[in-house]
Amino acid sequence: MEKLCEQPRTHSNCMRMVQPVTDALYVLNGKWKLPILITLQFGNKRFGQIAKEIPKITDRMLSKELRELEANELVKRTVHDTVPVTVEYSLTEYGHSLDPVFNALADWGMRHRERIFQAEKDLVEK
Amino acid sequence: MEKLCEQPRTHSNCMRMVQPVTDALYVLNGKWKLPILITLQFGNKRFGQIAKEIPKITDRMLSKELRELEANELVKRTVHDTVPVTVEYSLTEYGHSLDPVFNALADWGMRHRERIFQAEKDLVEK
DNA sequence: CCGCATCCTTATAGATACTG
DNA sequence: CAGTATCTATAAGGATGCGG
Repeated sequence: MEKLCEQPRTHSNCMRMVQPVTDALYVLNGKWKLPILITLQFGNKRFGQIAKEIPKITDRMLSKELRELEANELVKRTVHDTVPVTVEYSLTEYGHSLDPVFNALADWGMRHRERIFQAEKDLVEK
Repeated sequence: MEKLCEQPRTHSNCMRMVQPVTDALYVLNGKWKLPILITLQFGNKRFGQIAKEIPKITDRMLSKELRELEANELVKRTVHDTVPVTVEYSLTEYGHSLDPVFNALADWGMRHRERIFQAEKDLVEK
């Protein structure tokens, strides 16, 4: 498939690249979608486990965004008939197709960790 | 530098990968940040040009998010002393360091364009 | 017209308590 | 354990105005 990012940087190509990103954000939209998907990239998890691994997420938001991810077929929800009931979440194959995106993002976040929060430090110093 | 995405998928490595993404989202947080940055990836633009290339963005949101991106040093704002005044926006070198992330995201959006909106179609059909 | 700023409404996120 | 219900707080969006 054609790679727009390797095409000449014309105005027309710009418009054609913005749309795919807008489309992607349609399913990734939501404050906690990416952290949730990344924890699941590392293996199947139960509701409580995901909550523990994402700092500051609330049960309500985790529940809500998991249901949206499930509706978009990125995440699979499996109920185990135990007492008490346990629910396991996993990435679908489609969900795993996002791996390169998350790896690029995590790599960037790690490389620029300090600079990311520089603006806030600058504000505090003033 | 170490690449977490190539490390064993232990619980501990998961926690260490979620944090960089959370950090990255700290500066990318906001509905229009990515579309704005991508239009600027394709060259310097004026306010009105950016607005034209991002479907449905309002002037108010564009103005607000551009100022946040500028505060975070991802975008540079240059005022040209013309009549009427023109303002040019460009990516900083730091801003361009996000290129691999956007390319990965745009590539994914293009490959999965149809499936992204499948869930919505399913709902309408019911 | 361009690049915003202000006011107001709507949508989304968070806090807390509670249940099968 | 895995969520829901209710309420409050914050963020996004629309309409309009304004100086240059």
